[in-house]
Amino acid sequence: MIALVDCNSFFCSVEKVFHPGLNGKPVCVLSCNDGCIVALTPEAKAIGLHRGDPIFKMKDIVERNNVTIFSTNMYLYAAMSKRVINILRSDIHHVENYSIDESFCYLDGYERHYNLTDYMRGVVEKIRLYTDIPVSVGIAPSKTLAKVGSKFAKKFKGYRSVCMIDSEEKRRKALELFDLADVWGIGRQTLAKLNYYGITTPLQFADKKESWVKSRFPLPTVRTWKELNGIPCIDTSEKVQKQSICTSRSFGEMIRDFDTLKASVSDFAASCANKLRGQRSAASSVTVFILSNRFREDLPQYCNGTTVTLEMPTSDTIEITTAATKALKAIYRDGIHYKKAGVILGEITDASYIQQDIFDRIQNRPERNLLMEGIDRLNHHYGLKTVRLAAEGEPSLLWHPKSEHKSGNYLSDLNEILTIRI
DNA sequence: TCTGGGGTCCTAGGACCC
DNA sequence: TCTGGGGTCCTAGGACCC
Repeated sequence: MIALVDCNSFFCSVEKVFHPGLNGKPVCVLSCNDGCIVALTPEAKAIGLHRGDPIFKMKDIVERNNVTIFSTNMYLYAAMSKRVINILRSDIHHVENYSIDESFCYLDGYERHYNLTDYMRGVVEKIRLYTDIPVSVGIAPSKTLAKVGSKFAKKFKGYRSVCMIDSEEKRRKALELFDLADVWGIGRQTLAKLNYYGITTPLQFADKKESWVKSRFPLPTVRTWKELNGIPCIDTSEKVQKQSICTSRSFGEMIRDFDTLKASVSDFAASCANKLRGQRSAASSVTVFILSNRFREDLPQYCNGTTVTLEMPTSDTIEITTAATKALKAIYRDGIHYKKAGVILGEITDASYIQQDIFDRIQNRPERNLLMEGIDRLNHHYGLKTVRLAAEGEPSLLWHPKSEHKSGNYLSDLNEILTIRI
């Protein structure tokens, strides 16, 4: 059996740990730039807010209901996520961390010594006690069914945070009641297609013949069908190295001139290179893309991207930034109000197996690698961007995302640790 | 005025081969 | 007038996830 452990309204729950007065109140966490709602509590859902709503359009509801708003604080959420995962790993041998707020736990063998539901309830209690984060658990023979279970556990108090689907009867009952649109792996397009064939519940889908599904749907949907029938076939094992690394941002204010855009793109390139070295990889391709503001119909629209291929895989910030600037020059058009830009590194390989090039134009690679190591160490110790390329621009001149409701770095900065007055 | 960011996998169709 | 058959590889774009 597989258990899915899912943190409830994770970002909001983290904020609530440090603002306990908010229990039972509507809370939202926003995307970068204080743009859209990315996480919200059930109380916020109940008054008509949704994930993805642009917050400026929701001003009325927010003010009328006294909704508490937080800007995104990923460092804080990541730190808390790590704590939750550590507790899971201390109680379960095989844990697969799937996302910042979800982990799959493989419970093979545990059933010989424990009642699985009780065991997982113990884990839930431990997480609550140590971190104050509420979690829901679904237990089932496949990951997709475990996800279904966890949603039931979240929705109905009677399950006491853990819902196990361990019999044919329970499986059918669960799939009959579950919303087809909420099934893991079924998105908008697949839902529409299923509806077209008259399928409106997960049970109707699961009861179709395999040949029927195979002849009409792509492989991922066939896998979902199998999983709904209790046959595990979705692999979520963590990839050692990412195959692509991206840094992109929407700008708070639109950018028109090349130099400012170049500084941003250099900044993104440096961030990508840093992530790349963090996983000990090298990349051979650098893609840059730029977009105008699609919501401004009164302005000329433009979006473009291009890829520069490097002669040798590298993780050198200087090389990657140079390539990114070259790519940007190729696609930049004058007279456009740019709203968003990004850098993507591709063709990623292990840094320790790079094929050397006898005609390599950079003759001092070992020294350059040492330089990068030095920069990374300084930045790790003294804070991000303490040392950076001049091309990335003066930090004071560089555009900063809007972040008006950010809580402190309570778990990663001694200066911002909570003060408690008694 | 203000509308997120970062990934993976799959597939159809094009380009090419004999 | 009529214009084959069988492959491989690559890539852009789609669909999905959080």
